[in-house]
Amino acid sequence: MSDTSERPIRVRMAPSPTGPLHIGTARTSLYNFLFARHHGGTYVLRIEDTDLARSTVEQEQDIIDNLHWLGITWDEGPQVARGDDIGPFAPYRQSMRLDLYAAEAARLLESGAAYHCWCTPEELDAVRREQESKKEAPRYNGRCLRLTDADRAQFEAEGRRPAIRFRVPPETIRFDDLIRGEVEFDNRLLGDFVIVRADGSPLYHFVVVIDDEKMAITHVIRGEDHLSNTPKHIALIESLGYRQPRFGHIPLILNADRSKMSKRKSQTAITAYREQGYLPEALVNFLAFLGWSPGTEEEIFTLDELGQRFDLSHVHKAGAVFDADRLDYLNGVYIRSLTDEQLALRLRPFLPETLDDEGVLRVTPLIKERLVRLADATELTAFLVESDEQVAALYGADALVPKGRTPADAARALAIARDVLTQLADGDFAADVLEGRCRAVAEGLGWKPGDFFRPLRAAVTGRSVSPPLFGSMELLGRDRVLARIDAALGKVSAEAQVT
RNA sequence: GCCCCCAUCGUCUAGAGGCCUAGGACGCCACCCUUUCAAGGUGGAGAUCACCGGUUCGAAUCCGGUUGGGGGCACCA
Repeated sequence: MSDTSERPIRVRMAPSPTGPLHIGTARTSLYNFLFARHHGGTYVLRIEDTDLARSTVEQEQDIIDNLHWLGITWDEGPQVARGDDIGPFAPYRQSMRLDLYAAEAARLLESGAAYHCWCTPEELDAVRREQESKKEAPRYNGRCLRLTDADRAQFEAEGRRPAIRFRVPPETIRFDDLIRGEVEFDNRLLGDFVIVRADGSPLYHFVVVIDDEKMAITHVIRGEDHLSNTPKHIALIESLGYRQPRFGHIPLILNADRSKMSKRKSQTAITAYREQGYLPEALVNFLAFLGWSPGTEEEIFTLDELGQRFDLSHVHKAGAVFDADRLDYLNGVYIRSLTDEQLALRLRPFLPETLDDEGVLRVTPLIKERLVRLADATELTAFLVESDEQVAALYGADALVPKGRTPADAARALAIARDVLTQLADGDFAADVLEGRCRAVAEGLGWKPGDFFRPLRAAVTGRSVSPPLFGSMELLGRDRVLARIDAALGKVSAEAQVT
């Protein structure tokens, strides 16, 4: 039945621009991409924009941009939204292939495999509700199949436009799924479904089958949510006289409650992850392992390595919960694996423009180990761009007083630190020198270093948690550090007066 | 309701009849390192392999059933 063995391997991803690139679509795209890479096949991108009402160019652009961002590239298909399509089967946008679908619909009509249906949405709705109330399967009752010529003439006269329904052959469909093995389905349970709307636009189940044939797709790798739709597609393939591709249904990505991952319960837009500073390498690595593993205990892979290792036989059957904690961990791993120069480049968009490139490169090593997402850099480096007044407003006098000490003690400590730092030459205002001097101050005071560093950190950064203190001070520069210590001194002195 | 698919630590997974008194990773806990937070190191808790029956000398692995979960049944894709 299927003749894929002799045909060169061709797979496709078929996103619908009815929303931004979805995590699930990205993962399905990745699996197709890896499959093509692994077998030296051709990878096609086809835009499924038959739902004109919900499709937009912006969303198409989002899909293309983010696929590129992930490193997923295709051999055929649109390279940019509304741009020129590349490949022998162009165009690759369904909205530009309408004549083809119309011709195939006409063929089906002519052979009697499809028929016109004049039922209105309201009528269909009424039938469906009645079936549901009687606990019957909600499917088309075949009314328009039994119409007389007079009935048809009557509808025409009323100005009603017919949709086209596929007459589902009463047969049992069997196919050998690449991932699930033998699957059997009785198509008698199916109602005749609409393949062309009353307005003449074709529907998904119809166009997907036509395009997969015309684009010579040999392997259809898609989400498990399409498993139950496959018998429809096979019936259509047979009626149209097409070659049957191999089907492989990959497990779904799930919300924490194990339902199909949705916008409602999870963050599903790739753009959102990108904006938060997830690295495409991390996302790809993470997504690849949602439903697949190389069969070993290795778990960090580049896209190229995944292409070498990926095979359908190791794809799981059960759905996989999207574990954000694990993604965070992987993102950290990838961030830390970058050189400072590489990281600085990626950090640039997440840091204020007032920080110059030199500044970005200098903070990078200070925050590298602390980043889960690139966007975390904003908060981690805020103390650098905030004014001395803003920093001072972030903490109270109590943050300057170590346990067991009085505000007066704290004031004395800060005053000493101020003097010591003032004496430092500009060239000596460096992390290691600063640390040495500050330790000496603590020692002279008879304080534990930590008890002295804590207030100093509050004064300098306004926070109890910050990048390494002395590196931060070096970056800030002597003048600003001294100004902040002065502000702290004012605060704690006022406190000392009160008490 | 009907049909289809699925089932190993909380999560992602290793496992393809004896290598499994079930391995790794994330998360969690403890300790170490340490100027905070991280990162790193070490150790720990955590799965009677959903349940019941069968096949077999032997089953997490094969078969059947049960239960549970998910998906599909649109003039959405």
